[in-house]
Amino acid sequence: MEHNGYKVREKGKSIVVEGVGDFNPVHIFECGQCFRWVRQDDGSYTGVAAGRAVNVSFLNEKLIIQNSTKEDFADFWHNYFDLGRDYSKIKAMLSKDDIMRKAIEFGWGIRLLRQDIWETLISFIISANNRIPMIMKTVAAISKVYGTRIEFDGKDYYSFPSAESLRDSEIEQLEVCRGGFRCKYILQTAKAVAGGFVDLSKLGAMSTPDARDSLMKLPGVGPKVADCVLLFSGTKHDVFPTDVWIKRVMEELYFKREASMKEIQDFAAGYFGSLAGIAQQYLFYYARENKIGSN
DNA sequence: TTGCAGGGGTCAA
DNA sequence: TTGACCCCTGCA
Repeated sequence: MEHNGYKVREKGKSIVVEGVGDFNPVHIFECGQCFRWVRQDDGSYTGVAAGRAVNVSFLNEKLIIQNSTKEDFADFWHNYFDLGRDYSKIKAMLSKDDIMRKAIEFGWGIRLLRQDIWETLISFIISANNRIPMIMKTVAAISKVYGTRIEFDGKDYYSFPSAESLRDSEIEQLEVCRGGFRCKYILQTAKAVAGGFVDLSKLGAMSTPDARDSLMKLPGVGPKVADCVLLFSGTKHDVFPTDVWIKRVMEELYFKREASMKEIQDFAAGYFGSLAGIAQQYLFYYARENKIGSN
């Protein structure tokens, strides 16, 4: 495993990691890639990933993960936070113009999480024509109804349920989670994944266009959702999820005119290449936080 | 207080 | 290519 020169030590039930760079919990958890991390009063974030409930903070150049161990860190969190990747190098490569330099300066601590692809798939089906607080509520509700309870710090958290757990649900029960018209897509997708119609674990070995097409066979998954699933699960980094925010920022800052989805995607592929997805996150966070393009 | 537009897209016609 | 769509929030 690549180590990147950081040092991990245990301190009670927490681990403290020194030497991690390019890491800012606010940037990471609020750049739109995840829906399971909740900001606490002290600025830290508590969340659930792969059945683990932890609290994450970054203070005095130290990454602190409460409710973890060195083994757990090596086995899971290192990969989850993409710590084997040198973001300083990536940022230098992406700093091709003033727009990207500004966006990177603004969201300097973004890292692309490597989230469970099944959870990412359902989360982004829910994201269609929806708002972030609502998406978070629905994902939390699904976890509470169908997932497994995890106790942490005197509170109850819930793992995200497997496809098998969701497959046998009645649509009425799923609708309790307030997913609206997306509930039928969730149920059908759970049946398709649990039944092996689409093997999510095989997407990484496929070409990006093939992986995209495979995901788009699933109900509720169009081009934007497919790209988000590939990017935020760490499966493919050369996609450029193009939602309304990205469309606005690209039109306003790069094209200086209206542009079609295809034009934007083609431009991103040519200009950012294999790092297009990471560029997208810096641009998205910059655009949304600064309301660029919203009149 | 009530009413209405619109949101990190997708689907169907 | 265009409108409907669950649900909720913000704002007349």
